[in-house]
Amino acid sequence: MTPVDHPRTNTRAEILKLAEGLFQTKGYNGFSYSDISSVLGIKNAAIHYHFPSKAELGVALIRRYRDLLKATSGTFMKTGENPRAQLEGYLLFCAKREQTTDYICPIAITANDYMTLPKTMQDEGIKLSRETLAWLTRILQEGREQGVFTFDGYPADKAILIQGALQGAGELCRLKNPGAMDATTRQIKSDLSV
Amino acid sequence: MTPVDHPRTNTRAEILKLAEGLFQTKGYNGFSYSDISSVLGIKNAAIHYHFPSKAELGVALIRRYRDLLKATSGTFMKTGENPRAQLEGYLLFCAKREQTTDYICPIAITANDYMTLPKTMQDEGIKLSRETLAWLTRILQEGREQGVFTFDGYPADKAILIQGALQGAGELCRLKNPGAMDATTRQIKSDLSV
DNA sequence: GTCTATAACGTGATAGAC
DNA sequence: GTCTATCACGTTATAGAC
Repeated sequence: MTPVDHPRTNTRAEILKLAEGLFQTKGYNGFSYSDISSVLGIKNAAIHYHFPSKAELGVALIRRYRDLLKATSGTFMKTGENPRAQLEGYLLFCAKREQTTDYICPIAITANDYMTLPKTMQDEGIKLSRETLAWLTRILQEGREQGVFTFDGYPADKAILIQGALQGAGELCRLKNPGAMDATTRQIKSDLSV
Repeated sequence: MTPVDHPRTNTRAEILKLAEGLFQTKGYNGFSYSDISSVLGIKNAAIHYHFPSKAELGVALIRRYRDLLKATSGTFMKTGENPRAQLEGYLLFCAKREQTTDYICPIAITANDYMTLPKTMQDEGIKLSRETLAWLTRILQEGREQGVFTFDGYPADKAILIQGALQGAGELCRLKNPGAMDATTRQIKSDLSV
């Protein structure tokens, strides 16, 4: 990786990258501009040039994750693919994220901090959760119609259960249940007779 | 309820009650001593007499919830009772909490804030999650042995899935999925053939 | 266009008044 | 024993230097 370069060139991207890690490990109220500027070797307030307010940085972070999910679903979570492969792709995506970075799902982060967030971030978090649930619901419905998943009840309910469980699993991992994510993905698949 | 009384008598209890709501809605980093003192009509620093540091207040808050769960399991979640009644008791406990207060599960709160918490609070959160998972695992195992629950795999995995899903459901409710908690409890029961 | 010096405020915590 | 005045620090944000 390139260290600090003079004159600085891609400061904005470096800020976003650092902030992403801070946001997903410590939450919106758990990090400050200083945490970023000190690492980058610039002054605290230089960040305000690229992101005039912390709220704008926060919105960019959630949108970044939305884009990542969208890009990811363009590959192994591709529409029209086998629903089973798509679901497994998402489960693997979540598990890998958790295992390699100890990051928590941005949906969970946003929800937990919700009451203290600026409205622009709240709305971005709502969009993220709706998109994810809509995608999951569709996969589950199609999968059941095609006979690759087995479950009772509404696909929308099952989607909420699965998405919530994935969020919760990341949280339980934090609390020294290191196998929580594996346990959850295993049980999700078992409960779908996959 | 009694308003502010002079001379103040049960300040400590009032602090705890207020802090509980603040903690479970805004997280550990989302509230300050001022949020409490202003409501109680005392000075910010008066709280430091009852709770010398915010960390001690935080530990008291998690312990308080642990005690609540313990007391609750002494009634409708009683050991030796029908596992089905016990599980339904816990599901109802979670649903009611969410619906009446919009509080998020302290396990989720603690996990999300984990990286920024003092060690004493981290350890308290770990105990809380372990107790809860141990209880759930036992209920599920006994219930399956007695033939009231139907599921494949390890009871410990199923416990993690259910607990995580309940945490996640509270979070999804925050993000304007108002039916998430009902959907989750419905699907949990359906997936246990209850 | 990019960043630094500085401000204005809120935080958790201490020392000491009653 | 209970609480108030005050502190030292970290926060986000602005004004203006280069």
